[in-house]
Amino acid sequence: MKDGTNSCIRVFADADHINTCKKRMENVNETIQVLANALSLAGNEVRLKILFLLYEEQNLCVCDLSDVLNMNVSAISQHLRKLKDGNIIKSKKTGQTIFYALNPEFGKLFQPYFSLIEKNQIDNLVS
Amino acid sequence: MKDGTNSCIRVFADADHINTCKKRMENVNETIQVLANALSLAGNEVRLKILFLLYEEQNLCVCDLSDVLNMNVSAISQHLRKLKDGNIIKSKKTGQTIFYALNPEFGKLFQPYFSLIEKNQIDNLVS
DNA sequence: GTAGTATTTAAGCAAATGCTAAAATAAATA
DNA sequence: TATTTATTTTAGCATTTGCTTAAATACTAC
Repeated sequence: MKDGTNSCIRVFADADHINTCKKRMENVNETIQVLANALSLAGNEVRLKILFLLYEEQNLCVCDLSDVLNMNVSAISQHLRKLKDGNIIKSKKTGQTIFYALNPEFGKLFQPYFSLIEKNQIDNLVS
Repeated sequence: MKDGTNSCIRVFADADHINTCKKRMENVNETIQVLANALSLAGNEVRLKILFLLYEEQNLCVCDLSDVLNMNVSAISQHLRKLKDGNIIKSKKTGQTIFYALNPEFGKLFQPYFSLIEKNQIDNLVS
C-alpha cells in the first residue's frame, strides 16, 4: 500500500499515462452513461426480442408482443415502459390500442445487431 | 379472455402473422440469447468503461483499471471475470501481472460504440 | 524459506431486476 | 350508463447484481 491508495507498485505503470486516461474518461463520462443505459436495456433477452420484433414489424401493441413471445401482458408492458423511459421506443395511440415503434436514432444504433439476428449469425459471436 | 390464453381480441391481429413471427423468433432464439448476454455485459457503466479503455490501450491489468477508474481492485477484478466468462476479453500473464485485452470478435462487435464514445457523440443518442 | 506484490475468490449485504397477481385507467360499444 | 376491451400500474416476492471486506492463491525477490 502506498500513500493511502490501494494502487499497485508496478514497473509499467506510468503516472502520466494513467492521468491522461483518467481525464479522457471524465470527458466521455456522460456518453458512456447514456450508452451503457441503452445497452443494458437491450441486454435483456425479452427486451432484445421486443426490439427485434419492432425492427421487423414496425408497429406492434403489447398484445401482439404478448402473443408472439408467449408472455404475460403485464410483464411485456413493464418492459415497454422501460424502453420508452429510455427513449428507445415511442408509442402512438390508435383507438384503444397503443402501438409501439423504434425511435429512429436507436434503430440506427442497434442496426448492426438486428441484421446479425436477421442473418442468425450466432457463429460470429461464439467463434 | 378467449380459450385459456390472456390474448386480446383485436381487429388487426392476424393469427397467421403472429405464428410466422413466433417461428422466426424460435429460429433466432440462440443468437438473441448470446447477443443479449454480450449487451448486458457491456450495458454496465463500469464494464463499458473497462471495455473502452481496453479498446484504447490494448493491454491493461486490474491495477491500471483500478487506478484510472478510481475503484477497488476487487470490484474491477470481478467485472473482468464476468467479461472473461462472457468471452468478451482474454487475459495473458506476464510475470505476476495479468494483462487483459479485448477479444477481436467482440472488439468488432462493439466498434461502432467505441468510436461513438471516442468522438463523444452523446448528442447522437439523446437527440 | 519469508516477505512483498498482484491478483482472485469467497462471504455478506443492500439495491436493482423481472415476474405474477390484482387493482386501476381509459376508450369503445351495447 | 354499464360492460367489454386494451393497457398500465401497484404491490409483493424471489433472484440477480455490484460492491466491500477479508481470506486465499501465485509469483518474485531477498
